[in-house]
Amino acid sequence: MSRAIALIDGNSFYCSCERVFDPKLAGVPVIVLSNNDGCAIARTAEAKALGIRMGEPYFKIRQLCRSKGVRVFSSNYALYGDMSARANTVYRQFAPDVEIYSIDESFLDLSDVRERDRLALARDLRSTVRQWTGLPTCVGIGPTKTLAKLANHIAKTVPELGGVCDLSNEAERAAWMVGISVGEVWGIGRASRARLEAMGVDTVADLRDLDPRPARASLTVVGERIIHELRGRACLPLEIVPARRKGCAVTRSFSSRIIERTVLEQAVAAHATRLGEKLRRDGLAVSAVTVFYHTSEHDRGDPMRSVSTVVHLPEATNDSRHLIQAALHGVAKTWKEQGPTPWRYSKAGLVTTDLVPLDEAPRPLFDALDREKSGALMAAMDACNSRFGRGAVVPARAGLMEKRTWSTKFEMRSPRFTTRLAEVPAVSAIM
DNA sequence: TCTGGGGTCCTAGGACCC
DNA sequence: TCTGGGGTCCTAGGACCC
Repeated sequence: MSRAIALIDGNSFYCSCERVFDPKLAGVPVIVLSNNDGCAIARTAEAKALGIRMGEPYFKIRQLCRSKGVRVFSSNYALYGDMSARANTVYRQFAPDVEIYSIDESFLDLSDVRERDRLALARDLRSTVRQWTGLPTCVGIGPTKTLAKLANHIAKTVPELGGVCDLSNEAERAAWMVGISVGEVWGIGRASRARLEAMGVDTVADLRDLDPRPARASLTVVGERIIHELRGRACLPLEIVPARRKGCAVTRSFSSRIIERTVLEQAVAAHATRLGEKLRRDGLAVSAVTVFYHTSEHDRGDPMRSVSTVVHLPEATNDSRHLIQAALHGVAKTWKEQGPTPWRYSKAGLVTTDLVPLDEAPRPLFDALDREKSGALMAAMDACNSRFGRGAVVPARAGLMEKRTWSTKFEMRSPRFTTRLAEVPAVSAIM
């Protein structure tokens, strides 16, 4: 049986999640904004038709949104994450081997399904997901991940296909490739596209016909793999068990510029607390943390400053208290007293790259941390926050949630319909 | 005329993705 | 006034080693 991979993804995923809980949003333009209500990061077809581009700053389109009746939402990751998990449980009923690629995309292994049955299965999958979760999706099928991605692109852009496209057949594949721009290929971004077009490579078919080995010179080994994948030779395996993550970052823009050291300290302490939560969830630990903070590139004319410093910990840890200490130390050794024209900082964050499983991390011979105590305390804190909501219990240095004046804005956020009991939608019926 | 040859590890920067 | 966050992978170049 030939290899077959399906890529299923949610259409305008974040917007669709909002629509599930408000039928009035059907047929009207909807957008969802990035953190801090900064940019448009999800748009329905109606919003795209109004010319709203991906990543467009909200302040530039606010008037347009108002005059055209665009419904605008802040990001609601609790909702989107939960809806994503629900969709994946449906996918698994159709194909047990699923790679969750992103919050709105999954690869499914359909190799055991006969070629002539694949389209029917894809249609069934789509309508089941729609019925059980309310989410609209598209499905692309191909012998490699890159071709499944391409098929998904076709399913999304050619309405007559009804949201599904199977590129298992080589001749059909070739016919489509002639008409699609090379920039649509997964892994070909702006820079590679420009380089390819300069070489006279304009369509997907042109790219497929390049000699893979020499193409390495301009596209690196990544490009070489893409060409093989377009020819139907798989280079990218399906990753059903997620690989261990290599880095972890918590970075946020402030809701407004900050000048005071104490505020910056509270922010990095809060980021450190969040970092600890993420690390503990995965059983990982770090022995060094990069602390950074900087002014904004958009504040032209203001004094600029960008700080980044590495703080080493005595031993690998995921205890929030140790991470907070490290973060504060990072500020202490880089802070410069403010003068008459102060630096107005716009963003701060913590980045780590040397993740190790806590139970594999080496211990110091002397003065080792008491991991039992630390683990019990952190587990108790995590349990409280999981039961009563994030921020129910926080280290004092991180500040109470409602007192964090610097923290990210979400002024148009919908309720957490599916993950907070107090926010479950109420339904009334008239008999 | 004429540089030694490999290795590894680390970092910075670029590119790409969602 | 107002411009996101979090990942991965690859390459080049320097430091260092034998």
